[in-house]
Amino acid sequence: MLQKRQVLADHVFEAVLSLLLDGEVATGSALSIDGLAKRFDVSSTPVREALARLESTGMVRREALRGYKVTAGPTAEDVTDLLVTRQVLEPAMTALACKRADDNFVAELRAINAELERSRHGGESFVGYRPYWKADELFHRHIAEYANNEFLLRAYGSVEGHIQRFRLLVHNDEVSGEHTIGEHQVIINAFADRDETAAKEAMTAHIAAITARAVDLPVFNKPNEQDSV
Amino acid sequence: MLQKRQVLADHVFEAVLSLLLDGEVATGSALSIDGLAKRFDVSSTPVREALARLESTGMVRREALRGYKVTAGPTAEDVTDLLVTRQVLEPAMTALACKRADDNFVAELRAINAELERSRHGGESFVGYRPYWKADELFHRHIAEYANNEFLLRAYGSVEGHIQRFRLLVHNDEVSGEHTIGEHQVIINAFADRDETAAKEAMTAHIAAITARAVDLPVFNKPNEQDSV
DNA sequence: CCGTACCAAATCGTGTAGGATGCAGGATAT
DNA sequence: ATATCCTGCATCCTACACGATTTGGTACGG
Repeated sequence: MLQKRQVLADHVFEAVLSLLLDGEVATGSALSIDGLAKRFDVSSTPVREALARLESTGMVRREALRGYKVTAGPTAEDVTDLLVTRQVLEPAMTALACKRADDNFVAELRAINAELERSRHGGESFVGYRPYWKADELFHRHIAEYANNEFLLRAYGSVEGHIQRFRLLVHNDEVSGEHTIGEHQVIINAFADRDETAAKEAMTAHIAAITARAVDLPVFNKPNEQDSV
Repeated sequence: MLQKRQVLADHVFEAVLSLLLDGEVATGSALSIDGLAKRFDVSSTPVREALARLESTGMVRREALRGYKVTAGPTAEDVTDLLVTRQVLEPAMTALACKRADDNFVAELRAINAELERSRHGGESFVGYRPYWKADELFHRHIAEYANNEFLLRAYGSVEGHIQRFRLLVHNDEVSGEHTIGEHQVIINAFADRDETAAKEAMTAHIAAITARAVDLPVFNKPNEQDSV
């Protein structure tokens, strides 16, 4: 029984989100309302509300009278489209964030990147990779929030879950981690210099580098058989 | 009752959304679950599901154990932030759409702009303005969809409701309508020429013009007293 | 006489339980 | 082999119970 003093629907939302983000449920599989209700020992109403919220994130899809299903794994085209979207949003937000950057903000970014470095060697295991994801996600989200634009943040948030799912595809990769940390460093340095143009270009370069590394992903090399009629 | 009806929650969602987009409920006012349930003659469950979905659009806000409220009317800062966001998203999507543009697409845009011209003289009344909004919204959405990027479209969709609410502030304005139609025409011509750069710049100019016209809005001139503790 | 703190009842959000409806898959008959 | 019916099951909705919040009134203190 989940008994923290908050609303049950919030906990179910978080719990299901963790299931999805940690890849503990197969893509495309059905999410039964009653099943989740029993799993978390609540009734169906909170589950229903949580799933309705999750639908807006695109992580699950709903068919009327047929229930919810986990969104199918991304195709090569999806990965490309997602990175194009990041290329549209994040450099713009980086430039805005740089306008407001102060020493404290730069210090926070350095701390996050240090955490990234520390957790990079977490390792071989799947769960050990989790702190690395979280740190990477936090780095980008911190900049997004600092841009101080409610609507840009909303737009970013609408694809943030998919970015996280993309990270699952990459798994642990020592080389990729090394590049990521270095690229982040360039961005941080631009923030430290209050150089808006440099910061924007550094973020653009970072995402371009992610894109370049993405072509090694399995979805780009294997013909994907997960498309069903 | 039409057989088209799928699930009650969908209808409640549409109904409440219309209430919000048509400005039939005051900004900041409370949305009672039971009240809406009685109003649409359903029970509370479909209403709750509809409101949970609406929350993700930002049109309503939820406080745990305190219910839902219509999001407060935009401040001057909100309007500025929203237009900055459009400036980030829409030119990029316009460029992508231009890559795929064919004669049929251009014809459809011309038809939408013709509808805009036709409904511009609808008039003085409030409801007569509705076809004008819908045509303007459709013009931008049509381009957004044609960009053929699921995630960019999702990001655009996450702020689309707010754009629509912004249109409510403008009310009917003959001069503004004339400018809008002309600016759309420039965009369409660029599409017809398959000139990606020109299309992108035309969209940028269009949103910049909207921004310039926005400074005449009441929220920029009156101290807004709608912020309550 | 006015302001403040406290208390009580109404109100509304939240969660549970149960029943009705519609979909999916398999068996049977043609 | 195709079509039809039937059974199991999950979704969807309603009705009710609980608990938290808010509000209006009252009493106390200044």
